[in-house]
Amino acid sequence: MAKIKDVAELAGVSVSTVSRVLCNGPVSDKVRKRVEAAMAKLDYRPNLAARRLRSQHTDTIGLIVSDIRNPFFTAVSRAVEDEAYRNGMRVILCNTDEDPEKEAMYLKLMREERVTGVILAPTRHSAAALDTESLGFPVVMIDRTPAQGDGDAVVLDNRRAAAQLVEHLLAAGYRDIGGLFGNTSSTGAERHAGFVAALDHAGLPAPARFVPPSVEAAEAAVSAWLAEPDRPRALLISNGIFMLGAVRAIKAAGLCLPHDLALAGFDNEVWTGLIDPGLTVIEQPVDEIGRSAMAMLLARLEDPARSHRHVVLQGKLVPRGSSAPLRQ
Amino acid sequence: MAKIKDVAELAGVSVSTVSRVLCNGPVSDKVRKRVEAAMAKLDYRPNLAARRLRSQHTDTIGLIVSDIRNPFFTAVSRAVEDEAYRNGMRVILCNTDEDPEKEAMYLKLMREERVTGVILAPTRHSAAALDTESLGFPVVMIDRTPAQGDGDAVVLDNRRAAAQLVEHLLAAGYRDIGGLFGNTSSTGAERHAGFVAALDHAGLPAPARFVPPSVEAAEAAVSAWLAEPDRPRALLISNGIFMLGAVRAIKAAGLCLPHDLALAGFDNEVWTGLIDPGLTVIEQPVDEIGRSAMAMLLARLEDPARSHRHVVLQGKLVPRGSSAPLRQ
DNA sequence: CTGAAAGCGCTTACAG
DNA sequence: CTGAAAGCGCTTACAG
Repeated sequence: MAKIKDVAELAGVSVSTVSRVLCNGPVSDKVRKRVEAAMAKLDYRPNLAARRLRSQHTDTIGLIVSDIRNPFFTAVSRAVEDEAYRNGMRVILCNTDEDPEKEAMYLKLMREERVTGVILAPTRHSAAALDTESLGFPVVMIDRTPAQGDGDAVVLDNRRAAAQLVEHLLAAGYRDIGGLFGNTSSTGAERHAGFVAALDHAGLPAPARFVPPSVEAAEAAVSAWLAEPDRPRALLISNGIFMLGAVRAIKAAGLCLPHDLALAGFDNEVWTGLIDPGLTVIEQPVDEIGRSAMAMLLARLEDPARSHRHVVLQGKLVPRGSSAPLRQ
Repeated sequence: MAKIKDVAELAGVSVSTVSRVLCNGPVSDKVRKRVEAAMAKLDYRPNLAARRLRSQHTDTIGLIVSDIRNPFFTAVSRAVEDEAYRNGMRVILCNTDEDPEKEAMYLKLMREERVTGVILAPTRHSAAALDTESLGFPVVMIDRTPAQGDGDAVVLDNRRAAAQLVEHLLAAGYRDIGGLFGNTSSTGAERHAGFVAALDHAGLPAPARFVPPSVEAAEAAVSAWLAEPDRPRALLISNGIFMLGAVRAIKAAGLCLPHDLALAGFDNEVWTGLIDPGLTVIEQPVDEIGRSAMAMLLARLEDPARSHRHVVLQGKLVPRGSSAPLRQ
C-alpha cells in the first residue's frame, strides 16, 4: 500500500510537506492541490499504527462491559461509539462476563493499546479493589461504582429508583413485597438498600434473595420462591435480565399478573411493554449514560487535575398493568 | 511507561533479547528469568502500535454491521468477538445504520487501520457495487450477500426459511397471506422470493409490502394494511425489528392472535416466546454465523488463493401460538 | 543463544 | 511556506 514517501515523490515535495497536508498544517494552496492529487492517484491512506506510535496519542478508548447482549449495555455501547467516532476516536469493546480475571486481562490489553481512556462497568471485584489512579489512563465507571466512592462515574440513582418502585407498589396496595437482586455488582447492593429503606420506612419486612447474573439463576430462584407457601404478593426484580427469568417462572407457575402476583423491575426493554398486562419498570436513560460517560472522559483528558465526580442520573418510572392497584 | 530499552538495561541484556522473550524466541532459561523479573519490576507492557508498525500485521479485524442494537447483530457480534480474542485478534466495531456513506467511511478507516480482514453486513448499495477484491484486505459478508454472488459469505437460507414459514401457515389452514419485507437489504429480497415461490406453488397470490428498516416504518405499514377492508388473514414478517412494529400495530388495532390474524416471522428474540400466544419464528443460528464468519476469514488469510465460498445455514422453525391451526 | 544495526511509516522540532 | 534529520518502540534479518 502506498506510503507517505510515494506521495511525496509523485508530488515532487518532501515527506514533511505531505505530513502537513495530512494534518492541515501550513501549506501553500498550490502545493496542497498537488499533494492531494498524488494522494488520490495512489489511493493513499495514512497508516494509523505509525501515526499513533510517533504522535504518542492513540485516540482510542476502551469500553469494558459485562456482556454486550445485555440490552442495557447494548444501548450504552451504541451511544458511546457514536460519541467516540464523532470525536475522532475509536473504541475497543470487551466483554468480561463479570469475570474478574477477564477484566484484569482486558485492562492489561488496554495498557498495551496505550488507550486514551477507558469506560468501565467494573465487576464487583474491581469495584472494590481497582486502583483507578495507577492504571496509567483515566477511567470513567458506568452502572457500577467503586466501594470507596472516589473516581469518575456515571450511575443511576439506584437507591432512589428501587425505593420508587417500592413506593409505587405500596401505593397500589401491595404489602407483602419480595425483592430479587444480583449478587455480583454494586448495582444490586444499592437497589437492595433502596428496597429495604422504603419498606423499613413503611414498617414492613423486606424479604430479599440474591442470585448470580443470569436468566437461568433468576428463573430458578423465582420458581422456588413462588412454590413456597408464604410467597410474596409482589416482586421487585433488580434488572432486565432477571426480569426475563421472572416472567418465565411466573408463566411456568401458571400465575396471572397482577391478579396472583404483582411485578415491577428495571430496564424498559422493548418486550416489557408488549407482554400482557405490561410490565412496570424503571427506565434508565441509556443514551444519556453513554454520552455522559464519554463527555466525562473527554473532560478528564482536558483537565487531569479536576476533582473526581459522580454523575447520578434519575430513572423514570413507567407504570404498567403488572402493578395495577390491588382490589380487595 | 517503561519500554523495551528500560527492560534491557535493567536485565543487562540487549533489546533483541527482550524482544525474543516477548515473542517466545530462543532464549536461555537463565536470561529469560532475568528479563521476566525486569519486566515485572517495571510493570512493562509492550506497545502494540510499535509492534504492529514494525511487524506489519495488526491482528485486527473490522466488524461492520447496520446496528449493534439489532439483537441479531448483537448476538453475532458477541460470537465474533469471542472467536477473535480466542485467536489473539481484536475487533473494531462499526455501525452503518444502512447508510452507504457511513459504510464507505468505515471501510476507509479499515484501510487506515491496516486490518487483517473484515466481516461485513453490506448495505444494499455496497452489496451491489462493492469490489471485495480491491479493498486490500479479505472480506467475509454476513447476513446479506452481494448481487453477483461471488466473494466469501455466511448467510441464512432465506428463500427456504421464508418458504418454510409460508408452508407452515398453509398447513395451518391459512390462505390469505401477506408479507412485509425490508427494502434495503438482499435479505429482504430473498425472503420475499421464497415467500412468492411458496405461495405460487400453492396457486395463491402473494401480496407484499416493502418498508425501510425501522420499527416505526413497520408499525405504520402494518397499521395501514390492517385498516384496509381486504386485509390478509395471516402475516409473514421479514425480521425481528419489523416484528416488534407489527405486534405494536396489532395491539393498537385491538386484534387478537391468532383469532383475528395469524403471525409468523424471523428471529427468535427472547420476547417472542413471552408474549401471548407466543410468536412463530424462524430462529437463526446466530452463534454459528459469527463463528463461521470468523473461521472463514481465518481460512482465507491462511490461503488467499482458495476459491470463494458461501456458507448457507438453515434456520429452525419455532412454531408457537400465533400461527395455531385455523378452526373454521 | 546473544547483540548491533536497520527500518516499519509516520510526526515533530529545527533550520532556512 | 518548505525540507532534512531525528526518533516513536518495537521486530527482523544478519553476524557471531
